[in-house]
Amino acid sequence: MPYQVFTEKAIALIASIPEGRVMTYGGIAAWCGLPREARRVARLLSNLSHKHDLPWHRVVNRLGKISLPESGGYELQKKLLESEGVVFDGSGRISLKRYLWAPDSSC
DNA sequence: CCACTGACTACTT
DNA sequence: CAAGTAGCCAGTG
Repeated sequence: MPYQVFTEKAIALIASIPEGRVMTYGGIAAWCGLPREARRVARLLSNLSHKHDLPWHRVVNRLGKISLPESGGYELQKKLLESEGVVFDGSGRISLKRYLWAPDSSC
């Protein structure tokens, strides 16, 4: 799968995440056929979130934690998720068991 | 072209 | 899933 195709798919997938749900970097990459490309998903968000109006805040790491540093938008993401009904525990973590989401249609 | 870096993950303590 | 280590891949200088 060409790089650009993956990029388009990943963007579409992220854009399709419903409110109150989250996905992991690796999960997005894997769903698009490239399980090792978690970092590429991260890079996409970093590069395109300001252009594509994507719900980047619905993407967290595999532990259900926000990967951004406090100086990089951590608080913003947390607020956005909380405003959608996502609850954080004492460690700034969310329950992937409850909030992790996967699309039902194929790619 | 080589080395470093990063919104990551998997495997071991 | 806490902390350390290694693998991955593309962007950057």
